[in-house]
Amino acid sequence: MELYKENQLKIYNSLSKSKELFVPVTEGRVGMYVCGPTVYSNVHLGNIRTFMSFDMVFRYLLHLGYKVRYVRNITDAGHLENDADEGEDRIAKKARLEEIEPMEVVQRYTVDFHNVTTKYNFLPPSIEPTATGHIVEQIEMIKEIMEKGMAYEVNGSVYFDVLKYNESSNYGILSGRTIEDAIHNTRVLDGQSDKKNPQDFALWKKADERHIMRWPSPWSDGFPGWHLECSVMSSKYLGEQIDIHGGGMDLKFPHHECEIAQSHTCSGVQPVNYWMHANMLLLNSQKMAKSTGNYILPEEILTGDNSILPKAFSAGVVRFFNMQAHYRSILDFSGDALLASEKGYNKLMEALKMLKSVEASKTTNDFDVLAWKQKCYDAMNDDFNTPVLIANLFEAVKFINLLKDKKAQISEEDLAVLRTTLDAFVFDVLGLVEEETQQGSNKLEGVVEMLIQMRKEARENKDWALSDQIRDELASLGIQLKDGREGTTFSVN
RNA sequence: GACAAGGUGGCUGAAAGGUUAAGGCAGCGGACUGCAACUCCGCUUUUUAUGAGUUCGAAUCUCAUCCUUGUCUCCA
Repeated sequence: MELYKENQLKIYNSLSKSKELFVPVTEGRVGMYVCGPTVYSNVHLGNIRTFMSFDMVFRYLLHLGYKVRYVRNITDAGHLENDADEGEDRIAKKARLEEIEPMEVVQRYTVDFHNVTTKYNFLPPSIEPTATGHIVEQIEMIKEIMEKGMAYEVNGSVYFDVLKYNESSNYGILSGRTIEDAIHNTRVLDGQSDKKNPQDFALWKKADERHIMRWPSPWSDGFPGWHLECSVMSSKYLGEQIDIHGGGMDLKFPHHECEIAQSHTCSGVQPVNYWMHANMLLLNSQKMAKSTGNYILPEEILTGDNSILPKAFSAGVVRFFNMQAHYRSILDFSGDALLASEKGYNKLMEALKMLKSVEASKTTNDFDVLAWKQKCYDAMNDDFNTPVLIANLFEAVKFINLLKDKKAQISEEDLAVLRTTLDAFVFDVLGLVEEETQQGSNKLEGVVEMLIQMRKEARENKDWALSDQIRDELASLGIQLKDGREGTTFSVN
């Protein structure tokens, strides 16, 4: 029997602001859409937290036995800029500055994004559609919205008529904003005089002569509005009603609100059953911003090539750090926090290795494996509560250490359950990876073994100076010697 | 200004009305060690931003104040 049949998964729905029992449209199948990155620069660390959260969601759904179609788009058509370059596409702007083709920028940063997701052990989505690959469908959707009378054309651009939509539907259903609020609190921007109302948003923008990225349409040579691609691609690949739609908290308004308006206009139904929003990531208790230098790239964490963190951290540690917080909480990223996570992560991994060599006894004492397993599922079923899951995992760690010291026993049956459950949660669900025991090449190993032997002899002669010299100099090369009862081992950092 | 999410120990971060407020890190003590490091065991800390209210009972509900973060038309 599939695990989902015996697990009551609850998901916090941003739409209802409450936890709801998860019931997919089609039994056993889940359609999930997550707003992907804009590939006009390196992927932001905050994006990584969001995508990592949904990677975990994806993984848990798979673990429960659902057949999941996970769609995460690539925004490569670019966005309008809001400042002096009104009407200019971000990607086009970047391209001009760097004197390369727009699609060259897109290609470069798409590759960068995929490199990062691979290094951080993300499962690839089922479909990763691009906005530029769906211009035709976007034009078709604009036509449909116009036919329904919810959009109008001005000077080659098409805008969504928010006020009209709000007469029969609820614009603000997700964000809690009302049209009245919007009217009173909208900045007046230059160059948007084409709109009937400042709340209206663009479905199609006519490109000016400087704009490089452009496509023909019934209205003008131009480009689609930003919100449109997600409506188009989610309905194309997942249908009119999708189970889960995710994204960062900052996309709730206007992006997701506009998506609802567009899709609802076309289909007449609520397009998304469960809206999930991942919270923001702070860096040293401050928001991340390139301008202030409070900024770090996902890549720089791994290499240690940055001025924010004391050292390099592995992707596994970063993942563990992220999973120690709930996805709906603001998380504060810092060197201290990562150092703490690294220790905890190593402790967990060490215990897992230990478990491999544990031998079963006739009975289990001091640990109820089945009850513990249930607690792990309960945590995940409660809106993907990974921090509580991890707290539970450490209960098992403690028990494993007792087993290692022969202070506790475990039956064969329980041992099998413990192993499969830990493997499932640690590797399949949390997506943590066993650090490669990078003992280096055989040659390095031989050299280090030789030094260990020399040190052993020195120690036997009570030549502490030589013994410590070998230890310290190896340590400064990143090779740590570990003296144990059964001799000395080493690890490469 | 409006809307949204928050403010929990030295740090990080769970718990969302009910006996002792998870877990990780740090700290302290111990085992191991030539001394350390690594590893393991044990222990310690918070009364939950502030003030008031509701309740038999509140971190959890209400109100006010202060503070943080996000959004406000195209940045996850």
